[in-house]
Amino acid sequence: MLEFTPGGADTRTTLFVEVILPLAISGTYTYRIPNGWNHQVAIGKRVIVQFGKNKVYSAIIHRITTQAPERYEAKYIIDILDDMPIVGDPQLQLWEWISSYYLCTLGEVMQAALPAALKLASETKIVAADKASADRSDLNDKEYLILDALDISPELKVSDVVKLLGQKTVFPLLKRLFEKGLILISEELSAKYKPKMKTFVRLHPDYTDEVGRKLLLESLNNAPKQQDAVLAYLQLSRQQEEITRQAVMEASGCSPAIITALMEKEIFVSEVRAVSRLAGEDVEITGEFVLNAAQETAFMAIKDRMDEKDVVLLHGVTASGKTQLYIRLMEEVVAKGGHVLYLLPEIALTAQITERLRVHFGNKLGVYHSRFNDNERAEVWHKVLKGEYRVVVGARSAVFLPFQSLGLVIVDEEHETSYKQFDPAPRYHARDSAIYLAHLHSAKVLLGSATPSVESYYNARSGKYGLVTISQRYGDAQLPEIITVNITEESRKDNMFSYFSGTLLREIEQALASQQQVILFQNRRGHTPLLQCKTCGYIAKCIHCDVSLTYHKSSGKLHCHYCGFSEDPVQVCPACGSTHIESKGFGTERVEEELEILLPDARIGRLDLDSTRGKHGFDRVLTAFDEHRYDILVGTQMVAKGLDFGKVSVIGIINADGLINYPDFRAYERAFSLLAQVSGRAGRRNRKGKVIIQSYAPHHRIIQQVMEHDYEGMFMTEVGERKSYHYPPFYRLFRFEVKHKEQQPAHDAAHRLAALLREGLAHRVFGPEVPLVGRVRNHYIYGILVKVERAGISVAKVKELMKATLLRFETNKANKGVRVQVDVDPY
DNA sequence: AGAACGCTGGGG
DNA sequence: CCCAGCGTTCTT
Repeated sequence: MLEFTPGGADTRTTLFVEVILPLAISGTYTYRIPNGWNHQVAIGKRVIVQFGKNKVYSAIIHRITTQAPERYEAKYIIDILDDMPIVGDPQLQLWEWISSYYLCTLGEVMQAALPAALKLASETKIVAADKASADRSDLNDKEYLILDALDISPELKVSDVVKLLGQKTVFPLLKRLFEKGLILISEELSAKYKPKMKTFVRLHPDYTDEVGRKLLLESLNNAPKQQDAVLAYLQLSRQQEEITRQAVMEASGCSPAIITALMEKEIFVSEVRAVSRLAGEDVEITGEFVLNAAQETAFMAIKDRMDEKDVVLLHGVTASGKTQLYIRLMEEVVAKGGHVLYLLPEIALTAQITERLRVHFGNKLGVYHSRFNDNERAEVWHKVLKGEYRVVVGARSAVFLPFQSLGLVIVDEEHETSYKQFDPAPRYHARDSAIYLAHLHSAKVLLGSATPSVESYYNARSGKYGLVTISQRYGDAQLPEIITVNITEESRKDNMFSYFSGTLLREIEQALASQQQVILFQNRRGHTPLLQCKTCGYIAKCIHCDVSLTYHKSSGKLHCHYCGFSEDPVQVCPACGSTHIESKGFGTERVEEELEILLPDARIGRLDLDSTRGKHGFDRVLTAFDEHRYDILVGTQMVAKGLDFGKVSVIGIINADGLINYPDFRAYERAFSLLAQVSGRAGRRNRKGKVIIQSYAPHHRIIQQVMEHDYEGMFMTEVGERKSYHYPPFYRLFRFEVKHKEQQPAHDAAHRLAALLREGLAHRVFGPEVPLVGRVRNHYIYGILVKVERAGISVAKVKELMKATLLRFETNKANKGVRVQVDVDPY
């Protein structure tokens, strides 16, 4: 279908291909197809091309033409990697849309889209030349060092030489060695994707019947180990069809030599085969359930709205059973032969949810997220390509999977800000990209959330999207009772115990006494976020960034949450020598520590970025809590992500003020959403839960709205504010970031850029301003915000203008060394 | 992205 | 004068 047939497949026509390289360069590059390969050329296949002097990359064919480039001689492609295209038309169209909408290159989109194992790049290898012909006279120290290293290891990478010599520039040196005939320099392209191979054993056909088996075992009477192995095999063969060599060894406890001996005697026959890394997909499909009345009504309403609108927003309170609705919808689409993409925020993609979907879709369900390794992701990619998966559940990057006929896209927790990629480019929003993707497939989109984003809800209310609401929790569960505690007052009454009010502590104790569980929420990780000298006011700061260092008890060190820098904590103030170091603020580690003192018998677990490292870290902590091996779970916003726990009756928000008071137009919306989502973890099934919100300002509008479960009220006030202060959904936002390693040049360049932008956009340009953190990784940052009204102005024109402005900015010599980044819809 | 080229400044 | 480092340019 994608095969190129130029005017009737003339094999003598010379073809050229425009390819996308996996690099941050604009435009495509044209290569020539060698004679005789014409019939293999197709859009979406990978080709190997040389780019620059030595480097070799795998690129994607984007266009095919018979027109030779005029200004240069095109190089030949080196190879065609694929028999079938690995990306289809819809994917390439999505790439182009992202590239133009988010102002980045196609190569950057390709980088984000393809799993690493499908992107090949060559690596320069240095090997020793044939020793006989080598002239080893008059070498300097460095050259000796390299040759010595080559005597020990047969090949070196350029980075090895850099490390060896302790200098950055090594190429001239290597070139000289090459010219002297002492080394060879080669470009090695290795296929990254390697199928996982396993050795299976089978009994030789002679021994498969009763008689043969008996004779065989008797014949092995004086080889007891071999007899054991055969017995183990027979045992295993009763439960499973295919038996690996490994399994026989493990079951019998014998060594590889025994298996080898049996193979030499032709008792065992072995076979090496590629197996899937995606184990545990073959699950019996058992998931039968009935929707309750509220769900049934919502289900019909969604289908109704989808008749008129391409996008429907499902606004369902926490624990209203949205997942079951999704499953029903997916089943319908799958039954009609369509494919489904089910997007979730990374953190919500737990074993819990995948298991739940697995019982409905068995091996027709694919899973795709960042905790999968490169090879596993490549396998998922291929299975989607072949159409083996009907449903794929995945995080942000799953929008790039090579779907051929999507019928439905579900974006769960659509308000989640982690759907937006911040760094590196492409800075795309997965929800918005998914809507475009669905449009390409003429598929429907369902956005789901208990606290929709203001812009999605606005779109639903204004009729652009369909809207369906469920206001009843599943199984008659009631919404939790929310109580606020005024920290100022409690302190005055001497009713605060460390960070916990008497009220909260009492509720925790009661919950534990009745075998219930508790979740405590503190949106800050680490132990102490700020260490300050009491005498002179010195603050421990990162040496690379303008942020205070956080003390982490688990590592015993101070850490920078921006660049990863860490150092030993200061005992003595480096500025004045005082030993009075004060800790200000507290994170999850500190909450956990204080709680251990107050409630020594409670079993406390912690759920934050630090306690969930590793492939299964997150699921490990969750499972432990689910199995009631912890009574209390202390965590950051991770605890809010759609987890179902039956025994949680009390939720404590240790300090709500930190969420509300920060300078961002979405701070209130996000605070509402987080507090509502966290509160929603309380009191599922039959018990009414309690939420205690501690705050210095409990009368704050947002806290009141959370208490009253008043999403609508929050939305109305927010929309009013957004309209009067020119924010989305009424205005589009663009954020420019200007970076330089020195402050003054960064400042000056930012002002020049703002001036250039004002030439075309006038009053729509704000700044430059120093952001909250003005220096990260030794680079000074200035931000420029552009607000463009949605009505009566063409986005495409605005973007053209911005592109042209950036080009003008970059060609000005005064701006050398300055890096500019654009973020479209920076929220 | 990465390699080549040209300029600069340090060490001898 | 040589060489490392840095910024700039170009790659099809």
